[in-house]
Amino acid sequence: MAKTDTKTPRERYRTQVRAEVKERAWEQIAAAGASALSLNAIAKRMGMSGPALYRYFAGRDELITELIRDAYRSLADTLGAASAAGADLVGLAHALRGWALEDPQRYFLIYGTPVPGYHAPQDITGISSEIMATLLDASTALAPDLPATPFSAHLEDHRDWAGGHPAPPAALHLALKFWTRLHGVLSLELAGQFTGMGFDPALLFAAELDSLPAHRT
Amino acid sequence: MAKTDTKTPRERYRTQVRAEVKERAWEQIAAAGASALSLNAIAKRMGMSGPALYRYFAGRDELITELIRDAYRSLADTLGAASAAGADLVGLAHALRGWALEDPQRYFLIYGTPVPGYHAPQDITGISSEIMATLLDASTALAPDLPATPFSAHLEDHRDWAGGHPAPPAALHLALKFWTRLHGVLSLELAGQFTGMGFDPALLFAAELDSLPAHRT
DNA sequence: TGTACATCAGTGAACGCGCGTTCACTGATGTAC
DNA sequence: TGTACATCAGTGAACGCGCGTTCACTGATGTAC
Repeated sequence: MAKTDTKTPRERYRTQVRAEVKERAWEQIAAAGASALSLNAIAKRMGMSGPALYRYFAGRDELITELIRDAYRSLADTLGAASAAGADLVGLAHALRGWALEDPQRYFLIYGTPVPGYHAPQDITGISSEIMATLLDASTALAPDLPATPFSAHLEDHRDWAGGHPAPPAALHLALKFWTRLHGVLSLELAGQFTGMGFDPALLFAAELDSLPAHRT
Repeated sequence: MAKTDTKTPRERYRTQVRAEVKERAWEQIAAAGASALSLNAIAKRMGMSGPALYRYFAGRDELITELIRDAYRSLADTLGAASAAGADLVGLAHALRGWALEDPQRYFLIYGTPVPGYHAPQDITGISSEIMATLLDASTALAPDLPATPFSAHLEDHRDWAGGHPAPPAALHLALKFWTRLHGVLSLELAGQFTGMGFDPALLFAAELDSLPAHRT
């Protein structure tokens, strides 16, 4: 009915090249950090000239924004898939850790040191809420057993960030604890702060996971 | 007796200029992140030409290394002073938070996203151990009451990082929890991840502090 | 099926920029007699 | 106190580099009749 329900060869080619640009970009970020990302260097690695990339991206900023978006999307999908497969909070935690270890710099692109000027575009906030919703679902599933805490009382009055999610206050607190505690261990591990200390970071991660009250009782 | 026990005017001047260079460097880092630090820009702000700075620093790398060293030194001194003033773990936590809020980018220079290539010089490891020792002291003071945990058993066999500190295993675990949990909340807060969420980050920080078992009983 | 035209990928030259760093030099400050 | 010399801070020009980005152009691919 529509003229072309399927992609034309040119469209196919475009998306293919865009994908390769991003791949090379991730390689470069993994090798030298996000601040070292350069369009010209990517083009050179692809065997083409710098200006050619402007057919595919409006500029360096658009590429970076897209990479950030993809990173969020990937994490949201990973957690979403785990959740759909029946994972509880513990399962989500391991999915998160696996995802982070897969590409530390990708993790840091989302949760690492912010660039003072930069502000993420609107639609990324949406993916972020999606991730939070997955966390809140899993937290709520464990929360009924949990007693209220002083902080959860505060959260009851400040729950806008939950975006209307019907999680009880203790679950809100639990989701935040999940986020901050696992990020604490993970980010230090990925940053190499535990290197040479001797203990097993995986066990520390597991211990923090155990510490989440929901898993204690 | 010695020719000059006190500094000569030239030496005084040198250290003064070095200090100003660092000040401007911190301003620049605060404004645009550590990766944007430029010797030429610093020189311009000081009203002198770029090459002049090579009288004071061997190059950009040396300056950055020195800034990192100073950041560690500053944190170690802050925690050391709190400890000397009788602060317990809770006191140290507030000292840490205060120090971090004072200059978020300084915090991130130490604990933020690592640059894939960079390795800190030896003497910084020393300051790092000093910080850890302060933490272990305060943890040990609270630890006797603490039961052993599965992870503390693991730590008993991997305690080299404690540098011979006589902390009991539970205290080792407590010190690590202190580090990772507070870093988890702090780094997300400083990165602006809580912005717009509505709750008070200080209360979340306090809640995490309460969660450290030593403070529970 | 074949021709005329439009679309679009990619090139190479060019612009302006700021970077780190080196080098020969000037001029002021300190030191030795 | 004064002169001769050494030390050192800072300058300005220069080098080579890579960056993001614009622009006019070539050549291949797709589209319309």
